[in-house]
Amino acid sequence: MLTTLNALAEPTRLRIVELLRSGPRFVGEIEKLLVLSQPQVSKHLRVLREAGLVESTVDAQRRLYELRRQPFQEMAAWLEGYRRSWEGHLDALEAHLEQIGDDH
Amino acid sequence: MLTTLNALAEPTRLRIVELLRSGPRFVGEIEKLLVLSQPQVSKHLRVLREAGLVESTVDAQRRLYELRRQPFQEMAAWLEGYRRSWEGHLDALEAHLEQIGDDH
DNA sequence: ACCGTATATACGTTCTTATGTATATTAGAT
DNA sequence: ATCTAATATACATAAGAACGTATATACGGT
Repeated sequence: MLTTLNALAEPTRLRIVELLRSGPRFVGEIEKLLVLSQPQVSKHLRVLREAGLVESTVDAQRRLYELRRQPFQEMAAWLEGYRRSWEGHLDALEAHLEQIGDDH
Repeated sequence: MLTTLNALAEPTRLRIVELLRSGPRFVGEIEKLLVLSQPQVSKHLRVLREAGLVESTVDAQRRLYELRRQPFQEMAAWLEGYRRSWEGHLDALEAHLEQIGDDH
């Protein structure tokens, strides 16, 4: 979870991810559409790749990058845990009192 | 979204958030349970507070911190957009082709 | 009024990370 | 074989953020 969050918590990388949401892109496309330097794109894609957020396929000299579903599903599942903590109708204060015991 | 992700993308802060998932806590409780220095806790709580992830209520000299629902709901909604991109049955490649036009 | 407790802030230092520039690598075309 | 296009990497630099130590602030109890 941390590596996923970390990869997304950078403005340029989040922009790249949001762009890839519309479909796979070549490095050069990302570079032009987001007005970034080429090494900048490659570097960020590397971080995203190592975090498992994107994967690339080779097409001649070009590489097509696309999002991977898994980390997004995992984030959703993680958030689901928080949602349940709340929709369980005990609000945060009640949960706290419950946790430290009734005798308080 | 960026500020939320940024606040969560730090190991100590994520630990604090995960702890608060079980209910509100005083600063001193967080300090002891997670074995952190007091200023460290205050600083991270400030970041979380300014990102809207937690809010505090005063109890004498102590401050009770608890999670706010909104940013988590927003993250879930954001992820929902990704899920729809995929469950819409066009896989990533199809979406790409669709985007650049049928005449390709 | 004074003291202790709880939390926040200031400041300096260190570490991490993003960026730019230059260069390496890989593949296709000629 | 050479040249060009596309992408990745290396290295130096700069900017941001986390941490520790010290100090300030606020509040209750005595």
